Amino acid sequence: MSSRSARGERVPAERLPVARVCVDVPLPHLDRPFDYLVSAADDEVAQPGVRVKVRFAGQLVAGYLLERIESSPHEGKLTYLDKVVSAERVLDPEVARLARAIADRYAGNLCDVLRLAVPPRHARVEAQTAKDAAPSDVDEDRGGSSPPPDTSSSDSGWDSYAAGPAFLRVLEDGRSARAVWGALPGEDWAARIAEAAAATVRAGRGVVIVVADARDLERVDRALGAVLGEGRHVALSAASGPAERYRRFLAASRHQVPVVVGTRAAMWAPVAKLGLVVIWDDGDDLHAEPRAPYPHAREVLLTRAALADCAALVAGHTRTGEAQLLLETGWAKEITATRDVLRGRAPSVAPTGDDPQLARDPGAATARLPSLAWETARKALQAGAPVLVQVPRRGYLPSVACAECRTPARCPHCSGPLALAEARDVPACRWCGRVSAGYACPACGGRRLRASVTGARRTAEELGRAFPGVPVRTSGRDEILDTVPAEAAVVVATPGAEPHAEGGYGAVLLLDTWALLTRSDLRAAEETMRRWLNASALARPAPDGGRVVVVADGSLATVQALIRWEPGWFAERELAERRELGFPPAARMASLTGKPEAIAELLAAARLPAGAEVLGPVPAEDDQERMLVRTSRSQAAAMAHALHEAAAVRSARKAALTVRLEVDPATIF
DNA sequence: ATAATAACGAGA
DNA sequence: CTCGTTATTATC
Repeated sequence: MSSRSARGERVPAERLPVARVCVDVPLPHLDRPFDYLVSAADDEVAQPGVRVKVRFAGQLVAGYLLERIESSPHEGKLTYLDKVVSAERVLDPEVARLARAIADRYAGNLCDVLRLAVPPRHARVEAQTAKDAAPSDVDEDRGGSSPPPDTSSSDSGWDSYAAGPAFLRVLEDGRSARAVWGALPGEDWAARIAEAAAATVRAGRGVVIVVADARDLERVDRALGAVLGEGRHVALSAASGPAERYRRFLAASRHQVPVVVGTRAAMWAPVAKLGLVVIWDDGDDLHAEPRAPYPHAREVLLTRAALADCAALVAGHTRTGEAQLLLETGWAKEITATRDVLRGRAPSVAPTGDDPQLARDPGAATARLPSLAWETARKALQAGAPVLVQVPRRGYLPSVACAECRTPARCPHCSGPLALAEARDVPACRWCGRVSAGYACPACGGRRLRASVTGARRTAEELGRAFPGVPVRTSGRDEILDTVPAEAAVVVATPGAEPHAEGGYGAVLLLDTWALLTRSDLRAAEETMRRWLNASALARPAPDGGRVVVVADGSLATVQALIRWEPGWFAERELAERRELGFPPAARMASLTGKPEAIAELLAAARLPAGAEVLGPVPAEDDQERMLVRTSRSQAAAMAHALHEAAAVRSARKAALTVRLEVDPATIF
């Protein structure tokens, strides 16, 4: 395996003696392959995709062998690969192409993307499992997987959706369709995804499924086991630890399993003959990678589908602006239930004002529970059904609103949103940072502000008093309940931590919604919609008594969309509005964060496409600032290229001050 | 990080 | 003009 023969004795391999290597050096101006000689001794193992060590600028660095070529265009003399770390081809060619495309899209470096795409090596795992895999089996299995037990797709749950059966048929035929799927409330979505995966596998193609968190992962994992049988898939997540994680990655990489499901990092999983990529709940912010170049799982999977020419399924109870754009551009087709199917499955939803007067209603035993909410919960409990109460997370800093009239509090200087910093009682502007000590509401003159969210535990205590004798349970960040039995109980949960109830909840109460709705974020409305729909989807259908009460003004579009269960209508509106304002995904944005002079330097070097707008600056943490660059979607690639190139100029000059470059930044203001 | 190379400056 | 030292720059 090692090339270390006597020094100076090395001779180049006879065929394809040059290796193109991506070195693990995260500098933008070095973001290109470098050529090395392959010694005759390394000829066998030095295959595309293996990890290598090379001497680069005097030091030994890690890298990946991208390809073997006949001769190098490089003028100078080539040095030999220092060594081939292992013969394991961990970088699949399809993934390598994807990684390059994603680096380009996000103005990042290939080596940064590869750090996300290939898990750290675990030598012992590699050695142990190499024995288990009979080499002939592995090669037989490359792509051509033996068909799993034929579970006919004709009577599947996809029949409830107009275009559902057709989509499965396309997968079964090994063709590529792209769809945005709005799952029905109460849908066993994990089972539907497993069915789609099985159909793809029957066509002899592979599947990659990405979910947001460990709980969703477990559901899909179980569903896949039920549909595909033993050993046909692996679940990838950080939770399983480095050794186990690498073992499973190798199972996929060696094409021993046709289906991979996992959280974010699984979007890079190599599988043979990729036929389908799936993302569930693409609006969940866990799908955004927090490490450079900050790619989003949805974008990675869609790019992957385009490059590999495979099917794609963007799924969730809600529909994001990005998914709506896929439909409007005709890139994907809609899979939605008809209105009459929906009527039989959706809970009935009623709004109730969040007026402080209402809260003093004598029927409500707690000040935070309007009487309709209390009434609805009481009825469900009496019928022996569990009740879900969704409250926003504590520490989730909403913008501040007037305590009397609920008008969002805005900065008197710049109209930015006011917020209360942790453990502070004086509101400060999130845009300009000015403190507003003597704030008075412009609408009603009120001087009191409302901001802090009552935590799940406090809410649970209050509700315990409101419904004496009923068990109250909480599910939140530190302790997440998976399921609750079908019996009278109050379950207080924060968004994303709602347990499933056997048979569904009799009632779902959405409380403290003003905290979600008054957020200053561009995605506040969309995120609110997502959280409401995800919680409401756990309720029983209206014909079985399922009720949802949302404590918010019924005239709001978000509330209307929930009442009518029309995530599509909402997404359409949302996208139209963003188009109007020139916000993503209608336009493409990039943010530059750093010291003002560093940002100025980068922008001066950037040859931005015509029509690019530069917005800002906005103050950011520790005397840094933030600028935004905006272009049309058609100019997005040119903008990313220009910014990467400008970053390369600065890194080549060894510029001391760094600028954080983010394409599609998670937050805009 | 380091090595090759360009630039520079002092003394023959 | 050469030699030795120091910035510069490219990194196969």
